[in-house]
Amino acid sequence: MKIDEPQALDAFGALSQPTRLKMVRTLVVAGPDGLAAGAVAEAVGTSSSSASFHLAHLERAGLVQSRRAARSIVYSANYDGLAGLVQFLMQDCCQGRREVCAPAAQTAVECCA
Amino acid sequence: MKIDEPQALDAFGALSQPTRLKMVRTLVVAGPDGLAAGAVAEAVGTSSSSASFHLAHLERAGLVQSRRAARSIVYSANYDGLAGLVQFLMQDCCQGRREVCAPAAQTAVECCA
DNA sequence: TCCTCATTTCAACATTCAATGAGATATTGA
DNA sequence: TCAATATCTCATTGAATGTTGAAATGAGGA
Repeated sequence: MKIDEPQALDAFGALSQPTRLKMVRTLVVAGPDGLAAGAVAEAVGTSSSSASFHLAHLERAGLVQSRRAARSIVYSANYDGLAGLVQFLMQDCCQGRREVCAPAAQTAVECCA
Repeated sequence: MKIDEPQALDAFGALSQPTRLKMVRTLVVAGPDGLAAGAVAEAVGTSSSSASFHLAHLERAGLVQSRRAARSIVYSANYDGLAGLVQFLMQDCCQGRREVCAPAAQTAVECCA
């Protein structure tokens, strides 16, 4: 997924907050099935109100997505959006230079091999 | 360069501001020789005072570095720090999943080939 | 030394952001 | 329909952030 600058700014802002970074981590680990909002709140140790606020921020930034399941609203990581952010960062930083992309590519190979 | 969570939070915060993102772009394009603080300010269209504030933020976050050259202070992109941030994002998001790393690796290959 | 240029620092102000708690909304099951 | 559950929305408060202009610092040249 290709993202534009305003969305990248929003995504970076979303990841710059400890609670939200922890939420992304939690949801990435949880996998495509995701977790209900209440479960995310409990996992990161915050109130349901605060969790709702942060999850909305993350969804607006395109880093997570939500669906209703019975009474719960289930959030899951938006792998596509995360990949888009990595791509934005690398394309932005790699304009004619290998210094950034090369180590990044190395990491990608190592962790996905 | 491997970065820890507090530094990643700071780096994401640094990139979530339009002026600072533009500064990073400018300095990445400028290459290792960098640009004087005043030149960066002019390039992104802000005052010297505001530029100083944002450049300090970027340096604290490990995304740029500075050195004195005669009367000027020359800033340049910290490619190592930028690579570290990409790695943090991928390792954080790739825990057992290929969905993020695979497209990122593809980007790395394409843009650095 | 004195002057000038480049940059940083400081203080004041406006804006934005995060946490909290109360109330509203939506869904399910009795 | 009513009650219970899960989540969201809203208003308030305090903290953090960004902007501005003036003053201070530091280096180089006459």
